[in-house]
Order: sequence, then structure tokens, then C-alpha cells
Amino acid sequence: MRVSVEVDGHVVDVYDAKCPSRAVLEHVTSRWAVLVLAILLDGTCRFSELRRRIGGVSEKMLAQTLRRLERDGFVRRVAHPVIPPHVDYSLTELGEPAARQVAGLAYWIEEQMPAVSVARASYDERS
Amino acid sequence: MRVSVEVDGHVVDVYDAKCPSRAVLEHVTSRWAVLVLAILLDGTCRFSELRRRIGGVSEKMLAQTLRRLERDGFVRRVAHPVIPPHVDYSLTELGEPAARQVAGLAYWIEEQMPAVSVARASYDERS
DNA sequence: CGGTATCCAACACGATACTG
DNA sequence: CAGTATCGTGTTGGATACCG
Repeated sequence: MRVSVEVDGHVVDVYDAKCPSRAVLEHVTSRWAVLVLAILLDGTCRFSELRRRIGGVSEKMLAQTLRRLERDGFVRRVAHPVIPPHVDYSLTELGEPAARQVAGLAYWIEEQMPAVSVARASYDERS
Repeated sequence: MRVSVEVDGHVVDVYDAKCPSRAVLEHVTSRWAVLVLAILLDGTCRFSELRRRIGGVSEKMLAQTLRRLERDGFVRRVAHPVIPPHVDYSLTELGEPAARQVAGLAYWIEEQMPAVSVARASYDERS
């Protein structure tokens, strides 16, 4: 099963659920990954600072998100051998353009919120 | 709770879980919405054709995804009053740039898959 | 501080059956 | 054809407790 789409003169193939790139896309656009990437655009950040700035994320989910992004090569994890522990997270060369696109989408959506509200009001009225 | 990020000279604010734009972002980047938007970039499409081209999506989830995108103003639904029913889905003026960004990200990720594989191999080896 | 392990609730999702 | 309704389940995700 293949889905071919043209974007800016390029052909995009989105395969079925078993396509590996679809999994990566889901990692990057997942609930917490979007926010992690956006924050890391600001620069290196520690675990607990990420947790504080995102707000509402559990330790478990943040750790899971970070490990997945690290494994895919978007995030770099540097653990300093000190006590108490000190771990820095930052974007890799691969992660930065990803973060930029994701954050760009977030920014664009925020700009469009008035239009979205209008559309919703219109939809809800018809129903 | 506020997260400020600079992207291309703009300041992006990603608020906490109650921020309305965060919900819209999740709608647009959700599992099936990404694929629906990508396909609709190709042009108008009927319900069953969407279902066929995506592959692996249930009627329920496709309907739910389409309704959410329609309500947010990204997708236009046109029902022709004929028997058997004929319903066309297409992108709105708001939906097209959204679809372009999402599909662009999907395309970019697919390009980076070799790098992702290398990163994964490296990560898995260290563990 | 920066996690992991465990448990449990909510819900996302799919399968199936049914309808205008 | 284009859905809706209902049900069952598997995964997601939060809370809590604990560890190096």
C-alpha cells in the first residue's frame, strides 16, 4: 500500500503502518516530543528543567520520549559524572531541522487560531 | 506555564496542556490526520478512496479524524445528494498550508531515514 | 538529580453490525 | 456509499514508590 504525494516538486511516499519512516514521524510528532523539540531549540536543557517548562508531563513519559528521540538520533544525551547527577539534553545536527519544522508548524497553528475558532463556531452551529 | 522558542525570527509560545493551539496541533499531527492531509494535497478524495489509499485505518477512526479536521477548518466536506451517497473531501485554504508543512516533514524524515538507522544502530550497540 | 519499576485507569482503536 | 452504534481489548499514560 503506497500513498504518493507531491510536495514542492518532490514525491512523498507514505507507506502503510509497517513503513519505518511512519514510525519516526509518529515519534517526532508525538504529544511530548513536539514540546521537547521546541524547547531544545532554545538550547541545552536538563531533565528536570524540561519537565518544569513543559508542565503536566510525568517523569515516565518524558524519559520515554527522550530515549526515543535519542535513539532516532534527534537528541543528544550527555551525563556528567557528578553527584548529584547532572544530565544535559540538546539537539543533534539531525534534530535541529526536525525541531525547526515542528516548532514552525506549532507557531503557524497558533497564528491561525482565530480562523480555527471561526471554523469551529460555524461547524457547531450547523450541527 | 509558558515555553518561548524562537523560530526564524518569530517567537513561538507553547503553553501548557490547556492551551487550545496545542489541541489543534495534536489533531493535525495525529496518526491518521497526517496521512489524510498528505493525500488531500493530491486533490479531492472520497471517503472510501481515502480509506483504501491509507490502508489499515478503520471506518470509525477515519470518520473521527475527518470530522475533527473539518471542525477545525482544515478539511471541507461536500455531500452530493445522490443515491448511493457521494461525499467529497478536500483541503480548505487553511488546510492546504497545514498539509504542506505536515507532508513536508514526512518527506524530510523519509530522506533522513539512513541517518536514523545509523543513529539507532549506534544507540543499540551502546546498550 | 535523574531516572526505573510497578500498578492501574482511561481511552484510543479496531471489529462488527446496522442504517439512510 | 458513507457513515453511526456498540462492544471488547490493547496500548497509553499518570501516580506512586523506589534506586544509584
